[in-house]
Amino acid sequence: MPNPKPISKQSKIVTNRLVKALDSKFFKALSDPTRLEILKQLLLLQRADIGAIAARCHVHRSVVSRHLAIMREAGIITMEKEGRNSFYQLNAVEFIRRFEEVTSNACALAEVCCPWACIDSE
Amino acid sequence: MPNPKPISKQSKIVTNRLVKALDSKFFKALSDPTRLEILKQLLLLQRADIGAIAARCHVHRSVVSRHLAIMREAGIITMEKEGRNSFYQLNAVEFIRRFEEVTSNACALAEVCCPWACIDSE
DNA sequence: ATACTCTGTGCACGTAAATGCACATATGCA
DNA sequence: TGCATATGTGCATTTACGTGCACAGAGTAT
Repeated sequence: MPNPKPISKQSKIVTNRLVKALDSKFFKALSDPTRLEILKQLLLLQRADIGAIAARCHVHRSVVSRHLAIMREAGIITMEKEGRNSFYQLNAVEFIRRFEEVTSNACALAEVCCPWACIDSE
Repeated sequence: MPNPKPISKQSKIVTNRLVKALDSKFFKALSDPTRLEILKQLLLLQRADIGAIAARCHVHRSVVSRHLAIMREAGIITMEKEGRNSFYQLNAVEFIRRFEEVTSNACALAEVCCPWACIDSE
């Protein structure tokens, strides 16, 4: 008896919305440990160029450059050129929007099966 | 001048919390298109075994089994054995908790630089 | 007991990704 | 102009990952 209760229309709608919010490319950009370490250093520095980040990681500058490009294409970070330097920083608006979208849709889906799963952000 | 403003204590605390919430293993489990498709079918079915999911995807049963194991180890789904069948379903509590953790910490971090980035979940 | 079903796992294969080096380009400084 | 620095990109290598097949183990039904 895999589905004891019939799936409601509202549940299907919310499910499809949640499914739509799950973007493999976005999560892939966050799936590599080295890339995540680079992002973490960037968060701690708030705003930094490749050299400053590479100095805190154990990988080549070119690797940092590539990882930053991947996260930039995924909409996670932004880049601004200043002279010969490229300064990167978190794209907070887009980053939060993506997570907020998944969270809210997952909460809406959970309301029909387990309302206690969704806690309000304080 | 990469950091024009000094970083506040509170900002550092929130940043470290956000950094801690970023788990590559969790995101890696959501990074593969096929794996996401399997998760989609599971969400639509609410609760299903491998055969039911494989019937809706274009991959081998063994592939579905592996992908479900990966998402299970990442805490995204749960499994219950009933006889010779293994029924899977979304671990809504853990799934929402992970996203909520990232969202709330990212919002707290954004409050110092771009308060408009964080919208309240409706 | 026998046959059937469901599941998970070695195994091999092919593809995608990460890494480091070298180099070209662009910018800034003397 | 000449030199140094920062960045990004081909290139080759290595590693990781996804996929399908075959098979073994567990469970069910006849």
